[in-house]
Amino acid sequence: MTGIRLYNTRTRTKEAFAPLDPENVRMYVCGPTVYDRAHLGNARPVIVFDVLYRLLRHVYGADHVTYVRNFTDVDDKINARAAEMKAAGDGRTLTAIIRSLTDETIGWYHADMDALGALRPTMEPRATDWIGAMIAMIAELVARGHAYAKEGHVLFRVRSYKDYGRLSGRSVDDMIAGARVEVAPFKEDPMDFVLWKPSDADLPGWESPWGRGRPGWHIECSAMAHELLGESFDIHGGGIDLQFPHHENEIAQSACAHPGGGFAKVWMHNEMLMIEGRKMSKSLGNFFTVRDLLDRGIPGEVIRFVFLQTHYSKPMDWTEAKRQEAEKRLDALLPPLGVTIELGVLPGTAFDDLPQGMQLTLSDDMNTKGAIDALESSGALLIGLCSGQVIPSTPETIAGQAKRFATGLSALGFYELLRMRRALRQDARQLLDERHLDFVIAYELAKQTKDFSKVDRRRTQLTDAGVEVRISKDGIELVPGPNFDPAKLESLK
RNA sequence: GGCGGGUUGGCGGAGAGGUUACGCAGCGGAUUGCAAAUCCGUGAAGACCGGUUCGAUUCCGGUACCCGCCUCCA
Repeated sequence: MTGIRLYNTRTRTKEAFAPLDPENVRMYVCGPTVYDRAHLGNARPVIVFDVLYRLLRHVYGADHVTYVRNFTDVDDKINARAAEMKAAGDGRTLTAIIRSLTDETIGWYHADMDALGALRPTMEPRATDWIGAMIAMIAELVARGHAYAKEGHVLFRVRSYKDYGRLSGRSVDDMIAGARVEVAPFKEDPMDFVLWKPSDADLPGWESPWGRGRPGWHIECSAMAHELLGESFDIHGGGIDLQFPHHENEIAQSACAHPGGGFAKVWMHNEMLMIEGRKMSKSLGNFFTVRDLLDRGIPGEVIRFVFLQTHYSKPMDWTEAKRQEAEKRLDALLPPLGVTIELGVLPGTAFDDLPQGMQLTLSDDMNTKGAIDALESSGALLIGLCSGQVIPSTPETIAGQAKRFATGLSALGFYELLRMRRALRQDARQLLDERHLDFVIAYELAKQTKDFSKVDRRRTQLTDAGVEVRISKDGIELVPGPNFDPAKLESLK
């Protein structure tokens, strides 16, 4: 079996991945703060680590991988949003507003990420369900001298952890030199960060040894990872922007609270997303959510395909040209998918069920771009075998090749999405059947009268509705294209 | 200012110290009432300067430019 190699931000090298316990491979990924719809950038870690999750399941078995991704449902942005709603006349208590706001946002998040074909993680803890664990961890840090309480706050004493800054490659002194933050008077040292902060009556709060308050952001992930995955686990993932300070602080908290544990062995960071060459931001007017794209008729598989075309460690640019290319290349995967369906072949679960090229590329630090290329080759080979144009060099049966291809689709998260895409196309074909006869008659007539104006007009209408009109000596075909619009078709009469 | 990442053909984007990446687009041909689609074929690259080497797009150094983080943004 080919071993997986992953780039570890902590060591800055590509390493052979060896799980602490192959019976239970454990991964933690920082999830969203649930105050609004997920924007397109939020989708990147979801898709990247979904592919890793699928790969690990193939290698170690679906029941031997634990994937935890949290929901941060206590946060000042959420509080601010809730306060806005209350000010706007919402009669409920602040706590009730916050709860329904975060419930609703989590529902949106699930719907949007499902549409991108991401598997749900094994566990999705909500921060507010683990406040007790956070308080216990903070108390442990205070007891060990790594944290101190002052004016209702509890702060982490950064100078007490000698390895602080190792993950992000910064020294504490450099950071202070470049710091632009004004220092709160209750801090012993400018670098110290908040573990717990006081809440007044208007804010959500929990009773603690330091008074009523709420947790700081960083402690959430440390506490939940510890509770659900233990003192040591295999992989910790997230966006590169979280490397500092969030992940640095997580490491400091966890290492100091549990000196015996190693916390995460491998740190993985996905690079950022850009839109048409520029950073996505509200001020540039190029900010949009996953739902915006889906509503514009760009299906999840297209978004996924575009994302996987770029290695996770590189900045990724979302462009219209890539979207169109993705539509086209996904359509080319439908015929081989059709073969697997007609043969009744389903994706396999073993790593060896994957096409050879995908085994190599995916194992090599998740080269999803190379894996897509290998998937396309696999599909082309399947079609070649079916048509008899390719003579298998090995005694591989068509069914065997079909299984490889189906497994490949599944490993990249395309299998279910493309089945739906195919079904939509078939529905569309049925819609087109009646048009088809009309068109054939008009065409035959035109050939005799040499008056093609009517046919041309009809063809233009069909094309506008997203239908490809294919005329060849074998006959006439009406095929729904990527921009197929059934409503527009209906309106033609 | 500090730290980190990047720069490959029109676009996207890999691997490998010396042999065709690949995909999309383009171009040529077949086909066609004209197109589209399809099939066949095809040109095109490695930011800049220097070093190592018989030989570098691939290794090393420098320069330029781009991007991110240093502000509880994935």
